[in-house]
Amino acid sequence: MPADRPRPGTLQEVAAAVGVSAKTVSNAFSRPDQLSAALRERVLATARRLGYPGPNPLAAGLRRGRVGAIGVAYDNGLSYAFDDPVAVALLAGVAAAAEPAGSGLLLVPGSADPARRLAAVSDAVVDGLVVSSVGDDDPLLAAAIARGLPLAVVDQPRPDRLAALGAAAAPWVGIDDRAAAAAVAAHLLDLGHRRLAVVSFGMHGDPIVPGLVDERAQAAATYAVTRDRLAGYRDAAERAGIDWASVPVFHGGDSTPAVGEAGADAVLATDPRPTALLCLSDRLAEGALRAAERRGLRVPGDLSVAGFDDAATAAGLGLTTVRQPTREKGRAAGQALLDLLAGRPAPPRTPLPAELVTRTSTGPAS
Amino acid sequence: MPADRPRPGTLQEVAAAVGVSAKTVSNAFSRPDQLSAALRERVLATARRLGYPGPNPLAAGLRRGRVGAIGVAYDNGLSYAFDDPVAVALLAGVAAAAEPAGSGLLLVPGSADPARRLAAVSDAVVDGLVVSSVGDDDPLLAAAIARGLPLAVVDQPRPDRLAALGAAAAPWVGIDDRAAAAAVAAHLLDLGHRRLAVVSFGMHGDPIVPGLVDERAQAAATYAVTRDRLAGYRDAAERAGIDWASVPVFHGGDSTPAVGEAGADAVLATDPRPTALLCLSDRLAEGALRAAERRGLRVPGDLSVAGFDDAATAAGLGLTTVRQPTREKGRAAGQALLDLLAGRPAPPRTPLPAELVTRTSTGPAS
DNA sequence: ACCCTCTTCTTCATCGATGAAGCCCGCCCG
DNA sequence: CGGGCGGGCTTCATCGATGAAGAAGAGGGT
Repeated sequence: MPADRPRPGTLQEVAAAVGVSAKTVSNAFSRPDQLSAALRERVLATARRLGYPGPNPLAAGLRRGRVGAIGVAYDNGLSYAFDDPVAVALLAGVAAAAEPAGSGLLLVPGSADPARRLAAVSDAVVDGLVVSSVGDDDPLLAAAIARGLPLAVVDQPRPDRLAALGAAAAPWVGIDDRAAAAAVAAHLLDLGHRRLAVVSFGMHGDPIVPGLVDERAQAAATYAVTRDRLAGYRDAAERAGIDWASVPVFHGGDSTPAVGEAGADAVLATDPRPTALLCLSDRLAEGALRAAERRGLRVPGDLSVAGFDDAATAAGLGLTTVRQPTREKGRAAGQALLDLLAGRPAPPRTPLPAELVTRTSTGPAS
Repeated sequence: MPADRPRPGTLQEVAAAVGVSAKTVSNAFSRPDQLSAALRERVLATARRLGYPGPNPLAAGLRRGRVGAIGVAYDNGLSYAFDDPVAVALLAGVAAAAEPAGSGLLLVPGSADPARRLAAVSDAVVDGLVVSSVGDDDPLLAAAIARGLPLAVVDQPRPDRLAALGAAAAPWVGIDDRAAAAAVAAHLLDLGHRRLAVVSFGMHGDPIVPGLVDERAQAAATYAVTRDRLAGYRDAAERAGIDWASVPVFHGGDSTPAVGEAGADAVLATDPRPTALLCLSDRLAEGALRAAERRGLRVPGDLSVAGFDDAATAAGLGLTTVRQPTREKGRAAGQALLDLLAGRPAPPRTPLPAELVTRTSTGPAS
């Protein structure tokens, strides 16, 4: 049997007990300046006596048109998010914006099933949504736009794509992934590497068959971040006179060490063997380092490995990577959304800075 | 100006356009078995054409009496929670329960101000609440109970306290803190240590003046976890014939390395100098290790340090600690709450297991 | 031919509050 | 002494949906 808890009682009941109108009781709780202090005290005392806990937030929210919470929808469900330090940092940032504003943070449940992802967004009781790392064609995006939910976007989809979907102008926060990726690749090329390989996380929201993918597939990625980073690597490679078609690109699923390890195995099995691995995230790079160790390859002597993000773990691993202000991205997106909701002008879409951080996992080509 | 987004439209508008009753449109979305497939298709098509995004979740929630989200209220605001790996693990656990159930997870904003904490709980739009590590007299607890919100509690308050507050029977998840603490202390005593000291995090929700605290203050802690762990240390100490009054107990605020460092400094300055430090968390222990290093004390040669939790970082630090299933605590609490909401019998309150993990930060007394 | 049961849709009441506007009265001012 | 003003409360309509119960017609059994 469902827990049969006592019904909390309503505004009208308190009103009847005090002998005033319901509106006055409402004001006693929400707008103290609208009634005399004496009456207010009388109302509150009666409410206490009756065990009335204050206006039902749901009903108030319906009437007011706002509920005091913003949502976060993340491409890869919650379970995954909490395992990835970069995702946690992003959430921490959003929370840092929401909390001082007194706003709750609703984590929208994810699912492998697009229909459930869509439903989760349709049913989310929020005033606005921070959308992070969502594929260009993800139905959850369409659902959010259809609801007319104010949005703030982190990383992807890109602003142009959002506009194409008919979304109202939404703040966007991210870095210049293409340029940043080009910078890491250039770093390796400068070190004399000629045989590069790439280990990438998901390019799209559909089920993924891990393996090497060709240029056409790369360009067709619906995940803009993936697409742009690959394009950045390519920019640098071609500037150095390298034929991109000769560069093995492994496409795995999630951004996890396990996928990174599998990806490294796959590209290291190609001939000629790459001397440098470009990984799209530090977690992938972590796995790649494991694969190298398992194969007895010294890093950076036999193999250079570069990551992306500068996650908390990167320094400990000596990982060369791109530092991006993950927490700040979350904070900025959260703040922009709250500004939007408050009718304050939302900040412009300035890409945040990213910088190459060289450590010991990369060195001269042998 | 507030973003003037288009109003999404209502059920009745769709109903009028199709020429059926509002209830039928409602059924088309929520109860497909209640109308013919043909009509349902017609309704959905019209809804699409009008840009109607489906029933307003807020209104539906009001009428139905449930909104499809559970809340998490945490003693120390969100910003802090995301910085503490143990808190993140707990959240990960709750999320792991909520997500497959399709339930959202609302993080209730915290605040140093009790009134705001209370308001945050009063205003939370949720079906139930997971309450974690909240002081016995925290107003947020009273607010949750007054609302009649179904609750699941992690760690504290203890079940007896909840009952005393008049809460309906609520599932409780935790470990036997007193026994676990006694086990670590016994470990150090077995190693021959006679001069113990304790570094503790908060004992109550009021503003804290860091410093040493006496037995009376210890027993008066409104944080049951703190109280019980201290009692456990004491149990072991007294069994070993040590006068508890001679054991310096430092009381800091948050469970952070900085507090741990300050606490270690404080207790190491007492005479005779302690040879073993009992820290109430691994994060505190982390700071204690830093303090030891700064003072040139070798661990465990000159000083043994023990933590609590077995956080992810503990193994790397070689920290002797108590392992408790943090993530599982979150999962169990989340699941118990969802069971409660679904009218399924909630599981009994079996304390989860905890075990001593000895590593290199503790050794024989010199 | 009659009664019963389903399916399919409708009507009615209700979930619990709040914005906008209005009314009444006392007070200040010219 | 009349008019304007603001404080303090009330009235009215409404936010957007869904549960419960019921009506109309279709089919099935006897």
